[in-house]
Amino acid sequence: MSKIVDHAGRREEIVQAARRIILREGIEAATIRAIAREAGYSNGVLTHYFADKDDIMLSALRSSHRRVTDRFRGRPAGRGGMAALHELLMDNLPLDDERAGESGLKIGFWSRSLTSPATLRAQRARAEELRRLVRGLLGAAAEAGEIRTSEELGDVTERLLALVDGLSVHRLLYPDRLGADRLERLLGTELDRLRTGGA
Amino acid sequence: MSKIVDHAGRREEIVQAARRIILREGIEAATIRAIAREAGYSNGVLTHYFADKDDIMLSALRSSHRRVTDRFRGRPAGRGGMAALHELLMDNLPLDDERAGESGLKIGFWSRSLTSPATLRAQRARAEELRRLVRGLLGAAAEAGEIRTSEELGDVTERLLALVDGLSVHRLLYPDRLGADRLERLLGTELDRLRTGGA
Amino acid sequence: MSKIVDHAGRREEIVQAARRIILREGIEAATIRAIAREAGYSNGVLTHYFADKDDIMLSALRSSHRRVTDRFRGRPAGRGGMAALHELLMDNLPLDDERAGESGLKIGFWSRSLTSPATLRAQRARAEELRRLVRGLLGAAAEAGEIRTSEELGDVTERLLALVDGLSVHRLLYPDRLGADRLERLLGTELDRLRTGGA
Amino acid sequence: MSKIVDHAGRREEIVQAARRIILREGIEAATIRAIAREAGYSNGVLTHYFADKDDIMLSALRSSHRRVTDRFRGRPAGRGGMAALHELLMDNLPLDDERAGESGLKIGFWSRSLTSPATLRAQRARAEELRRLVRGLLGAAAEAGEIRTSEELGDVTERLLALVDGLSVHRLLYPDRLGADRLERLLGTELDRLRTGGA
DNA sequence: AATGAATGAGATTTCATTCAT
DNA sequence: CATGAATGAAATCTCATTCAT
Repeated sequence: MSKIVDHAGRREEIVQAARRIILREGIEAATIRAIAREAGYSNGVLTHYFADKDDIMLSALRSSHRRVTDRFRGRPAGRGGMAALHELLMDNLPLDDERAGESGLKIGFWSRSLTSPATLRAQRARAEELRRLVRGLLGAAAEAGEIRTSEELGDVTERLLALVDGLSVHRLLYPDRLGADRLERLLGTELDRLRTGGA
Repeated sequence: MSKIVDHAGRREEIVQAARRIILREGIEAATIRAIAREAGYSNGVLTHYFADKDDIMLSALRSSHRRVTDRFRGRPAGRGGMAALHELLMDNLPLDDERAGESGLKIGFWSRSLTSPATLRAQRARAEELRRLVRGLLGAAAEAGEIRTSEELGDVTERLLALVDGLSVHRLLYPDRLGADRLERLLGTELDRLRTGGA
Repeated sequence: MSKIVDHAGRREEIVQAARRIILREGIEAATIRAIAREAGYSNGVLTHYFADKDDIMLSALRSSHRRVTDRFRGRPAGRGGMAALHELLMDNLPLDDERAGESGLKIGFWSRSLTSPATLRAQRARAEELRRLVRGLLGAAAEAGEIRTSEELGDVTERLLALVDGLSVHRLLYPDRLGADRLERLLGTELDRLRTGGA
Repeated sequence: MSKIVDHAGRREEIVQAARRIILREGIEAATIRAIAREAGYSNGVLTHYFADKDDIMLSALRSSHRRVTDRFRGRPAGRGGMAALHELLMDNLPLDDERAGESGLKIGFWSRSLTSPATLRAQRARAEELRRLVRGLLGAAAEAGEIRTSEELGDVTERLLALVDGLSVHRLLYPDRLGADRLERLLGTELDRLRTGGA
C-alpha cells in the first residue's frame, strides 16, 4: 500500500533540508549524510525517495526555482507592468541574507550545469520561464506606454536578466564594493532608463 | 649538476594541465591525480612544484587573470578611452571557444570563492584590477567628452562589469538564446548609451 | 528495525584489534588499514565507531589503563597497605607475556605523548590516578606503622613509580639481563627497605 | 679517488642534523628531506653516505650514546667512585632543556627498539656499556668503603639505571609533578642510602 | 660527488551507495 | 518503510627511494 501523499511530503522535507544546508554551508557541504541528519532521518531513507544524490540536488534546484516564482505569483496583481517588473527583479537580487543564500545556491549550480547535462536542463527550463515572465511584463509596460525604448524588447530582457545575475555574483564576491543600497540603486537606474527612453 | 629542468616552465605546464581539465570537465573534476595524469606525470610531482592543491588551483586562477590582462596590455595604445573600453569588455565576453573556456573557468572559481577564503582573495585582487582599468578608461572618456552621463562613473563601472559577467554566464548556459552576435550587440548598445547620454 | 549490532561491542572489537597490532608490530604499524584488516572489516567501518585515528589510539590507551585498574580493583580488599601496594606494583611489572604486552604498548604511547597533546592528556590522567592510589596505600601503611621512613611519602611515591616504569622498559629491552625473578626481587627489596626504615 | 676524511665528516654532519631535528621536533618529524634541509644539502646526498633512512637513525642513536659517554669520560678523573657515579647519573637525567631533548630522543628509540632488531642491538650495546660503567664505579666505591650495602652490587646497578630512566620519562611526561630540583633530590636520596647502608 | 626531479606506495579521511534486519 | 552497518573507491598529502644529469 503506497502512501502517495506521505511520499511527496517526505521528498519535500528532504529537499528543504538539502536547501538549508546549501544556503548555510555551501553546495559542497551538502553530503547525503548531512542532508539526512538535517532532515532528521538516517542515511538510508534517501534510497526510498530519491534515485541518487543527483536526484536530490536537482530537486533542490527546482525547488529554488519554484520558490522564486511562487513569491512573485503571490504578489498582489493588477499593478502596472513596470512596478511588477521592478518587484520581480529586485526580488532576485541578494538584498538580504536569505536571498544571498539563494544566490549562492544559484551560483553553485551554474558551475555544476557546465558539466552536468541534467542540471543544465533544469537550469534552462527555469531560466526560460523567468525570461518569459520578464518579457511579458516589458510587453505589458510597452503597451501601457510606461516605457519608451527603441531597443527590441527581447534584447532588453536579456540585458536585464544578465545584469541581475551579474550584480548577484558581484554582491556575493565583493560585498564591500556593493552594498544592498547600491545594488538597488544600480538596478533602479537601469529601469528608470527604460521609462525615460534612455535607450 | 642536476637534471636540467625549467622549474617555472614545469609549473606552468602543470597549471595548464589543470586549466585544461577545468575547462573540459569542470572544476570538481580537477583532482590532483587527474591534473598529474593530464600533465603526463605521476601524482607525486606536484609536491615539487606546488605546496598543495590550493596552490595549483590559485595558480590556475591567476594564470587566467594574467592571460586576460596580457591580452589587453598587448593592444595598440593611444586610442580613445571608449574604443579601448569597448575592446576590453568585448574581450571579456565568451565570443569564441577560447574565451568561452576562460569564462567557464571563471564561473567555476566563483563557486569555489564562496567557501574558500584564499580563492576569494585572489578573485578580489583581480576584480579590483579590472575595475580600476574600466573606471580609468571611463574617466578618460569623460574628460575627452566622449561620453555624457549624469550617472556617477563608479556606478557605471559596476553596471558594465556586472553586465559582462552576467552575459558571460548566460551565454554559456543558454547558447541558443545568446549567440556571439547578440552578445556583441547587447554590450555594444549599452556602450552606445553612454556616448549619447542615455543615462 | 536496523541491523542488530552492539555498537559499544564493535568499538571494543576494533580497539582490541588495534591493541593486538601495537603489541605485535609496534605503534607505528597500527595504521587504520591494518587495524581494520585485523578486526576483519573494511577501511570505512572506522567512520561509524570512531571520529578519527586519534580516537582509536586514545581508546586503546584508555583500554589499557582500564585493564590495569580493573585488575587491581578486582583483588580482595581488607589487607594491609603494604601488601596491597606490593600487589599493585608487581602487577604493573611485565612479569608475564600479557603484562609484557601491556608494557610494550605503554612505552609506545610514551613516545607518542611527547608530540601529541591529546595523548599526553590521557596519559597524565591515568598516571595521576595511579599516583594517588600508591600514595594512598603508602599513607595507610604509615598510619598502620607498617613502614618507617624519614622521607616524604610523596617522594617515595615518585621513586616507586619511576622504578616500576624504568624496570619495565629495561625488562623489555634487555630480557637477558632482567628475568622475571630478578625484577620481582629488585622491586621487593625496594619495598622491604620501606618496612625496615632503610631510607 | 675517495676522500675518506670528508666522507666520515659528511656523515657526522648529517647525523648531527638528524639529532637536532629529533631533539627539536620529535622523532617523527625527522624525515629524510627535513634532515637534508637541516644539514644544508639536498635529498639525494643521503644516498652517498647512508644505506637508507634506518642507517641514519641508528647512527643518530649511536651518536647520542657516544655523547653521553664522552661527556663522562671528559670529566676530571681521580675522584671517588661515589662522586663520579653521582655525576654520571645526574648527567643522564633531563635536568635542562638539552638533556630533556636527549631523553626525548632516547624514549623515541625505545619504542622503535621494540620492533626493530637493528635498533634494539644498538640500544643494547650502549646499555651494556653504561651498565658496566656504573657497576665499575659501584665496585670502586665499595672497595674504598664509601658504601655499605648488603645488596648485590649488580642489583644495585640495575635499580639505579631503572630509576634514572623511569625518572627521565616521568619528568618529560609530568613536568609539573617533577621539577628539576625534585628529580635531583630523588636521585640524590637514593645514592645517599647507599652510603649509609640503607639497603 | 651532488642535485633535485620523479616515482609510487601508503596513510588518513570522506562519501555515495548497498543491503541485512 | 526505515535504520544504520558496511563497503570500497577516491581524494589529498607525505615520504623513502631511485636515477639522469
